[in-house]
Amino acid sequence: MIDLKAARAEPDRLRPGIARKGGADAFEELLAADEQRRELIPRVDELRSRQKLKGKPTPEQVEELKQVKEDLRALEEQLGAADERVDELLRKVPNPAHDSVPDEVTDDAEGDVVRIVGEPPSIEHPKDHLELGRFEMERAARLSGSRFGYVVGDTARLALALYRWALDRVVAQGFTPVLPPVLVREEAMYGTGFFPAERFEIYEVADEGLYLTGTSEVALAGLHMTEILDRDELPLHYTAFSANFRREAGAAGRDTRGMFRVHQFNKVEMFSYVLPEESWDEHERLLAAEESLASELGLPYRVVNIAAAELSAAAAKRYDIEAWFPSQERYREITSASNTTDYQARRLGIRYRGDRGTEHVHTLNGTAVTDRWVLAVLENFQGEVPDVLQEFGAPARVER
RNA sequence: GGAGGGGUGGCAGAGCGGUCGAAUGCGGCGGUCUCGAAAACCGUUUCGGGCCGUUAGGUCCGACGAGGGUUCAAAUCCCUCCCCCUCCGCCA
Repeated sequence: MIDLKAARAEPDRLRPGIARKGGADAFEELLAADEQRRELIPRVDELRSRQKLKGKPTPEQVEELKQVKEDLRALEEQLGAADERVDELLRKVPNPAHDSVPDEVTDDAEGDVVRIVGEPPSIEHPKDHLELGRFEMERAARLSGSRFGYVVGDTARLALALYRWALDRVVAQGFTPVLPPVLVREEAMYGTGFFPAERFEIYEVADEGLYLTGTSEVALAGLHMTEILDRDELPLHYTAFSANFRREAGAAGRDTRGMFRVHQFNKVEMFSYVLPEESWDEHERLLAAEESLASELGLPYRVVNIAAAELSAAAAKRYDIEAWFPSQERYREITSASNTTDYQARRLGIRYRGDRGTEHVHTLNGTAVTDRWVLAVLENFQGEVPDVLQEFGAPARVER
């Protein structure tokens, strides 16, 4: 969530960035609700202080105190309602977009294309991933429904090598490897900003009050929730490997062929906790780490600075890397790196002890690799496997 | 799944209706001592919110796992939920 004190003190500074993400109305309602709440607080505080006594009261005092209790009951009810209203709106107001975030979605990208690296290969009649790898879509549909797939044989070896390779590279850069839970409680979903905005995307486990995470970002952000870290513990870098689950409720009819967009996929994720003044540098570092992975494999890609309207509630800025997919003859997202500044940290209560008391840390997340990288490798090299991946157990060539 | 025990400040741990935001120890910070350090000694040290103040800070309110309730008054009593530990059972 945003900083309510800052919103109150200098609303004009926050207004544009929030409006660009479509939160203008919620923000104005929040300011009004906050004002109402602050009108009630001193009245409640005053009554409460009258309620406080040292030692036993006289019978007359008891009568008076009973009256205070009555007055307080009514006022506290109002304050409770005001608190709830503020909380509800605070959950709705998005993290303002950073000044460097573009407004426009250009013709074929979700934002500004920052750079294009590598050449799309010229392949005559390129085969798509279903023709190159072994995925077992129909059998998976029989088992689990549409948008599920088995990854089998050489293709599975390629996928596993990819995860291990990416993990290795990222760990070498100081990220601590983690195997996280993928079922989490509601508060973790709120804390990371996926609720309420993207609730429709999340699988719920009935009767347990648990949710399947769509990304291990949730578990990695939740790792330190409610903690006050020491300044010299920062920065903290984690990388997780996990399965991820998405309902793809808003994607009806899109990418229905093959493994491109499925309900369950694997991902190696990077996550950083940093000092506020360092988060923009860290964001660039995450992007650089992603680019070095794509480059090492030799994937042709481009970097997109995502437009404000396309950003999640939590992200102040996001870069996607899109790899070239020969069968689709276009660039498609394979990574995403977001700076959520203090938005998640504030909701999750993650702070550090600074020079001026406690402050919220900044958190960032970025993709290392996902199953989509398997498709990108298959399609760009038409079944041949880059040497580096063979060192991690992949076959030299994927046979179906 | 069954039976017990427990959740209090950075950590350990007392308190079990008003004098408790909370003893004590450890840790942290500042100081004395010292050529310097250790030890010892002295002081200090939870978090959030409202208001006042340019700042330093002051002041009031809230928080003892979470949420309800009883009471003039709850860390302390009652209820619900969550979490942790021990033993038994089951199990990858």
